[in-house]
Amino acid sequence: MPKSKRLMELMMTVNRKRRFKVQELADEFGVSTRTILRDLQELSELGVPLYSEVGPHGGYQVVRERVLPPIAFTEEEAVAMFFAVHALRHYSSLPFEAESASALSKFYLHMPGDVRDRIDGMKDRVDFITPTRRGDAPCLAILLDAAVHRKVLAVEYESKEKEAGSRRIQPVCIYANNGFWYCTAYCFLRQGFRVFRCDRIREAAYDMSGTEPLDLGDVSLSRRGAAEPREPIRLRVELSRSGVQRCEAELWLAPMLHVREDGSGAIDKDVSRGDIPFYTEFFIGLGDEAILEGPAELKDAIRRRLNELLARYL
Amino acid sequence: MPKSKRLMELMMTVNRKRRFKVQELADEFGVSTRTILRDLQELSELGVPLYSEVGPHGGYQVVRERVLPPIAFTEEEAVAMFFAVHALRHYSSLPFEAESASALSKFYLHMPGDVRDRIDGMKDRVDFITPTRRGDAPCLAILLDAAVHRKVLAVEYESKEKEAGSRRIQPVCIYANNGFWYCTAYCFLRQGFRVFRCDRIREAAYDMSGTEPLDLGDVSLSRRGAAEPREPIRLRVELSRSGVQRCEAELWLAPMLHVREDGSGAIDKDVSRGDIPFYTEFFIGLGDEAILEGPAELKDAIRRRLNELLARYL
DNA sequence: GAGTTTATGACAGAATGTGTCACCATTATA
DNA sequence: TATAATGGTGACACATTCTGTCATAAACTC
Repeated sequence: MPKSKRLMELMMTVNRKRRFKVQELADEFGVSTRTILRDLQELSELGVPLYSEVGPHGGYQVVRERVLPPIAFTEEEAVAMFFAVHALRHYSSLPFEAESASALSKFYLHMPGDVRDRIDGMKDRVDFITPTRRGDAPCLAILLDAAVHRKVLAVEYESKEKEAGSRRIQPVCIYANNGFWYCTAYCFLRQGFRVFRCDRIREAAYDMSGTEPLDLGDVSLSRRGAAEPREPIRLRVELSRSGVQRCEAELWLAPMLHVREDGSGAIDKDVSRGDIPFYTEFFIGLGDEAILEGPAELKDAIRRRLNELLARYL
Repeated sequence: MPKSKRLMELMMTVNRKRRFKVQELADEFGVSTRTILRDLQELSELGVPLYSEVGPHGGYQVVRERVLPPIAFTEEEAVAMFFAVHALRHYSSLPFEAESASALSKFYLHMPGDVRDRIDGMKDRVDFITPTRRGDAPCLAILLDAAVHRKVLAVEYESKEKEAGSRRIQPVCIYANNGFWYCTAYCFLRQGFRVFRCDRIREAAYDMSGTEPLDLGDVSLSRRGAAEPREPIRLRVELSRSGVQRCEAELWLAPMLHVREDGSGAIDKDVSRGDIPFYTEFFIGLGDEAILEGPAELKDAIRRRLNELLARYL
């Protein structure tokens, strides 16, 4: 086997078995231990972080982070990846440590000069914006780990209402939306699934009280939302052009929106009666851009609400 | 020079100069043409897409997309990059073609089995959510190109008010926010900078009328927003705990927010008089969570607005 | 047809890689 | 304290691979 190939395979092998002895590899590759030692030194020079200990039970280890076999990307792929990772800088917290920054600089440094120039030209001209929030979420990593390995966590959570309280949860998934990190989890306190905002989780630790984790195998990111409305009532609204554009920006509304040729639109869908307080606020916000045709119940609610507000501003 | 190093440098060189002749490289590396030929064949086998033509004016070319020198990432870096690129799938349009998908699969395929398992375990449990919108923006690539190379475009734009109209613009930058792509550009029609929503740009083509591009060198992403308020008036608001949380979610508001120990908060900042209509809507939306203390002008505006709305719902 | 350029094979000599051996250092454990 | 396990290094002869040279071919331009 040519040396170059052996080195590649050696790198793979070494990454797979994080601990190994020289003799082991020598047998595996059919070369002498001296050769393996020389090869390992070369790998080391190439950046694989090897560490060795002498003596019985000693041996080699791939220390810290393992290095993955090098991947060759095309220029376009590299550019796309660069900006994807670049977008992560908007997040003050990430479930991975600071690795995205190092990946970015690694990318940048490895590019031939002209590709680097191209990226430089684009860097100030393309962006994926995410609102930057103040509070960071220090416990993303542990939440993610718990979600992956089905562990129960004891957390201190500051909910909307209360100051702070401790509860046991079993995370299902975490996701970033609009600059905040959320974690859907089974809450043993409330006996059901809840969404927690991660920056309000003050502390998180693996639960030691022996609470049995649930089998949440089929619950995951893909199963959010989309419930049938309960106690349906008919919502009918006429929208101006601007009204349509403002509704399009509302994610939850977009699916029920009917847009006409001329840009105006309408909503005509069953919604839950329980959501009336929510719609009340929303249609007050839309102002002149929406003409509410029904239900009367919602109209009443809006009228009452407007009067209440008016009273506050006298 | 050891062969392995020569091959690496050869790959770089070959990628830099997309066209070259064997003799050229032989001189550059101080080896014979025969050796270079053998090396090029090896590069070829390693995946570099080389193409050669014999005869005068012939020579070698790197065909299709060039392959960048392989980069070795650590496991954590790779995972972070995987999810960064994974997040791009929420965008129906991107300024780069389908490269993010191929980058993703390349990543996935090159991972040793256990890292792949790790990613599989996390794939359904972490996400960066971006609202998915209907309209895609077909002209992102040309907008970006125009921004980078300072070109003037002739576009068909459907603005909020009008059906559609053609105008000449010179893009400055493009950015994705909340699921929409926007393009800030100098508009030769309006003689000033405007923000265009890219999915409303029906058509875009390089301008042929000979409009002279402007030198927008110093205008870029970094200089958005942050203007001093004109005609400042003092905005003073008292916020409940929930009020604070809702304000934190508003990007433009977060910097002026003062949060107290107990979770409640206040706003006390100069704002532009011209923004009163905007604040009117906003504080109506906040309802009971905010107590507006001033200015009187804004209170009046809110009262008037509430009365108008009430009239619509009688 | 003359000139340019890639393509391939053969082979000797040069360069590099490999195995063996000798020896050292460190450490766990009997 | 002795012993065995383990990595680390240098020297040197031997093996293998790599490289240059040469011959030859084929494709193409002018």
